[in-house]
Amino acid sequence: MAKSGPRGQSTDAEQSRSADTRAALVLAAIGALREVGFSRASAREIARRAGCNQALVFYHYGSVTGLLLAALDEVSERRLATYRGLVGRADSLTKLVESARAIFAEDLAAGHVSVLIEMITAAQSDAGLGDQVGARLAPWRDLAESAVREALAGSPLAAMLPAREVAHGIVAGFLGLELLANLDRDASRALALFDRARMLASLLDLTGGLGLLPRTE
Amino acid sequence: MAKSGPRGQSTDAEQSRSADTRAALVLAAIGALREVGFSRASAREIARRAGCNQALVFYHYGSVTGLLLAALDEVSERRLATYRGLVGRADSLTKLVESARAIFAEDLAAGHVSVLIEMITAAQSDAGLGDQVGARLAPWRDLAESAVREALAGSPLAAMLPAREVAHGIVAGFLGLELLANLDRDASRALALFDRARMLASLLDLTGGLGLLPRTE
DNA sequence: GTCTATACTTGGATAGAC
DNA sequence: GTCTATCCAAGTATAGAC
Repeated sequence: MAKSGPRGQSTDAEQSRSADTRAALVLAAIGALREVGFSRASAREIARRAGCNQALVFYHYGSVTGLLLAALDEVSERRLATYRGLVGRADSLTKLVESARAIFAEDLAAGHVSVLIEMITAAQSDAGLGDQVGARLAPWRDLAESAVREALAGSPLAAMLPAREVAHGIVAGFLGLELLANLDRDASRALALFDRARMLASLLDLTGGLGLLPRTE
Repeated sequence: MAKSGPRGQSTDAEQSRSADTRAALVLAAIGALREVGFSRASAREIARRAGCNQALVFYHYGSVTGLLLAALDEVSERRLATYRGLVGRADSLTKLVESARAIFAEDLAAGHVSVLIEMITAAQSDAGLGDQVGARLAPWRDLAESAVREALAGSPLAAMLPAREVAHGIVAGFLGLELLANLDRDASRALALFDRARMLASLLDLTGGLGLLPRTE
């Protein structure tokens, strides 16, 4: 962990209480980002949710932004741990799309990607934050890339669909679909799209790629 | 236009000056959304950019949010006018992807989609704003839909790719790619993806759809 | 219509008691 | 480590002079 408290010395009981406070603040920060957004995720708002004092945000994390980045770390780690297993088993395009659909639905319900999007958007107008958020996005991109690589292994499509490029598109697609689903308060359009993609994927899996069917005209 | 000023009576000169002020405020609001984001797009920040007094924001638009919505309207209208012509001429998947790439590049440079994303994100934590932003997003979705419809007209792919669903995916993809390109301060990944899509599109255009090529194993 | 001045609120951050 | 108290900066919004 990057942060272990501003001071070095403390008893076991104090350490434990400190750890509890820090955990509560991080959870509260995640909730605040999801429910009221970056612009209203103030130290006071977060402390109220955590049931502690506003000053502790600065004591433990130095600044509100510091705490919000810790919240993004937490979400990122939890999510990667859960999903690595899921996509590790996808050895075809069809299964990859099925995994993607499941992940999208769970993310939307849990609000994971909302947290990420809030931070990405906030970073647009703050170069320093941009680098930090970008670094925390890398593992998600890597996960998508290895999933694509695995799903395309041995398929003639691999030559036409470089994993890095496709992974970038997948991450972008997730972000955009989440943005729209939250705005509409309706995920059905996104889910329908996943279903459609699944159909096409199984077609590609069966035929082994794009065939060169002669025109029928 | 929805707003014509809080009062009814004024001389021509006053109307003209008022219109100038309103236009300056809208332009300044667009710039503020792009450069410092929703959370810092305050009445004072916008008025400073417009070279006028902070109180005029409230006089002309009632609230900061009212002005920001007017800014979104302006961007939406300008953008639609420009791009309707572009996609109207796309009668194949290849040309559709080419149009999409051109639009993406221009949007990114001009910051149009940044404005939209700022408002969408802000709307996540404000239900009232959500409806207003959603309504302003509809024309963009419609534009994408009619473009897809036109590009697929007469193609066997049309049956497999319903225009409404695909359009939703396209809008989501634009938003996500823009989000990532701004974060990375680098559009090359997105542009590479468009190039890849163009290649696949021309393949589909040539073969007339997904062929059922027998497996070679 | 536009300005100045101001009332009121909220937020970041720190000092110092406990 | 945690709290109370406080300072200061910035924001929304309105009243009233010009």
